Amino acid sequence: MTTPDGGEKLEHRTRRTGGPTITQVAEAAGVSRATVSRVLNGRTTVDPTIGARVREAAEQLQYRPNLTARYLSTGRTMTVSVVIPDLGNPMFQSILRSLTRAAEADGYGVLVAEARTAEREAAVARTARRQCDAVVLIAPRMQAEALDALVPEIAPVVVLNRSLADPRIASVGIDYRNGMAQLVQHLEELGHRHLAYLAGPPSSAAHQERQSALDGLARHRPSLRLHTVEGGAALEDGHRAAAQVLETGATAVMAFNDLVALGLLFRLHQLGVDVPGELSVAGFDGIELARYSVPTLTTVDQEELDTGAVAWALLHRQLDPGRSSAPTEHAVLTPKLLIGGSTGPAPRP
Amino acid sequence: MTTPDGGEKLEHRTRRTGGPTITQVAEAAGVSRATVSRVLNGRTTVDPTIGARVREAAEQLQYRPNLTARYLSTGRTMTVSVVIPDLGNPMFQSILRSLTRAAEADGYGVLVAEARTAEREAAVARTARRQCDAVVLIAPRMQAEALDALVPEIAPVVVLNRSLADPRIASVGIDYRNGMAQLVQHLEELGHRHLAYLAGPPSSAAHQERQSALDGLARHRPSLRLHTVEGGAALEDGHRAAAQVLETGATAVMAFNDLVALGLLFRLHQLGVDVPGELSVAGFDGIELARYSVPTLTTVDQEELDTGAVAWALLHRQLDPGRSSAPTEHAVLTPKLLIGGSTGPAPRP
DNA sequence: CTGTTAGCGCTTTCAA
DNA sequence: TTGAAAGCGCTAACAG
Repeated sequence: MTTPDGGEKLEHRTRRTGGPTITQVAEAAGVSRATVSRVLNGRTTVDPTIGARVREAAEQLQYRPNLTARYLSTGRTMTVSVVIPDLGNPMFQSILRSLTRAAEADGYGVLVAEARTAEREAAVARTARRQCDAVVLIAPRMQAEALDALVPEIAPVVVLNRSLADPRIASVGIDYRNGMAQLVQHLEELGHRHLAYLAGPPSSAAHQERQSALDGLARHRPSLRLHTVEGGAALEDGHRAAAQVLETGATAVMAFNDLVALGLLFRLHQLGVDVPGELSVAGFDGIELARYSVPTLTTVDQEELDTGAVAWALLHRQLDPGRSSAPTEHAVLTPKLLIGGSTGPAPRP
Repeated sequence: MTTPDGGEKLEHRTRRTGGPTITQVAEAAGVSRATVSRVLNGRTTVDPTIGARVREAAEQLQYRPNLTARYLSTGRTMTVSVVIPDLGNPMFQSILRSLTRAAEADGYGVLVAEARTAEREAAVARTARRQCDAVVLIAPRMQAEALDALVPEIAPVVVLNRSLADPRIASVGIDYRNGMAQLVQHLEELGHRHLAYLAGPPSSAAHQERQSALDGLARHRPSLRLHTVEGGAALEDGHRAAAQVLETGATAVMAFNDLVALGLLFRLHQLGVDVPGELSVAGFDGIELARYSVPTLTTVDQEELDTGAVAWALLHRQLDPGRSSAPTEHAVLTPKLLIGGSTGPAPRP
């Protein structure tokens, strides 16, 4: 398609992916490709007359730069990936949204990769990293050692809700311990002395932290009894565990997350158990639906925290040093107790 | 970094994005880059000895091909984008998941782009298309004309839940009319003669179709009265509309979707309205939560339909003709009525 | 301020 | 079967 003699590079008319190339715009405007690139990216000053001519040609040809080519040339994709365990969990959606908005505002796109199973988290993260400049990693189920090994490999990265061996890796944590303390205190004030924890997936770091937070709290309060019941992270896990929760004889149950709490709430209703009359129920996360359940759910609200935006700030300063101004590489956010009807009298409409 | 004399191309040791390049693997294995490429992509036959040597070198250097470079060279990204209106709606999540799984099985990645507002749908779709090979478009709120104009521009594309002027554009539709008919018939059999439709967003094509389906059904049933109440697509829309729904005096209300129905259900409970005793409530979509509400929601279940996988099949045959074997370019799926407690006696546990 | 010249890292004819 | 060479479309020094 091109002639062997060097001078005729400008000759080819089509590109494989369709649409005009920068070369054709250059031809049409009677300038070099470099000039076209300059006016369209506007880094350096360009003669206004020529600028107009180029823009017109581009407009007329409906020119759309090939991003892949740009990426290869610049070495940056202006895209980051976010690895999340489960698209179906509203908690992760909210992080995803705030992250996406923040990144977009800085000209970055966001790729979503769902790991789905615990085993896939590392592989998905590696794959995701290859097509972008950085990754936001939410991998609650990966082993600590595997995580520490993975993280330098996929840097730049910001890790959510995990503690890392290497302090140079950016991270944003949620103070679950504090959240749990707020919740337990609330339940104590309501007179509960026998609590149950409806646990999350055993491999989940979030679960482990919450569990150990509870254990710690119980240790300092001799009057408190604490039972643990096996659960999970989804609606059906809460549904399934209802009988076992009742068997503990606890007067209040704290579910691993809101979804589990909602599943439990539903089952308790089916069984004719009055909530909060006979049993108080609390969730964790603060998803929107917690405000629409019957009764409304008492929960530890981390949805308001804008975790995604914080994560982006930490990542952005690694990508464009100087442009962003986050002061630290590690953020710790503290969630806030949200009191619903599931642990006390239902609020009047 | 490279010497001016032509023969020394192999000399550079680093790449901007970090990690070894194919050139370094070639050096290490003592072969040409072409050979490395062949070995690693395995299209043609390669001497087994040399193959082993290359693989070893690649392994040893931890070589990871730069996907951007490959894309530029091949002209294909092996990635498709899906444009969805709202990541927070479980209905779209389920499409996203089945699509992602199906695409992954064929070696394609999926990019997620959330439009969020009606106005952004077209722009987001155009942007999304630029970094990938095709798009799955879910744009319920775009004007028909705008959609018809957009679609050829971003082809290959498969459009969900919209009718198009151009029959050559692949699409998968859901037979809302049929779904509505099933629902109305169910309500009629329960004795309802006065129905209310709690409408979706006015610009939503899904809403318009459901509305017109209902109008058509009412026209053929003189005994039926049908009221329409303004609503929306989210939990709070259902919550807000409760009073107006009650004012219509209808004995059964069909909400635009499950989220709206759940919001309504919650508000009705707050107001002390017995469901289904005083008012029956139905949703649309069949999200998982509909099975966990109190009472459980009667709804038109399209979550079971695997819409995402069907969409992928239609797209795949455009991308890799011959490899896929979908028989048609247009699919129409029929949802199934799911009967819950919100329109009749609650099922026993 | 503009054009020329080199690549970015990979795949892919085309000869050998 | 292998290597040389060209080129995907774009950006970025470097002269002029």
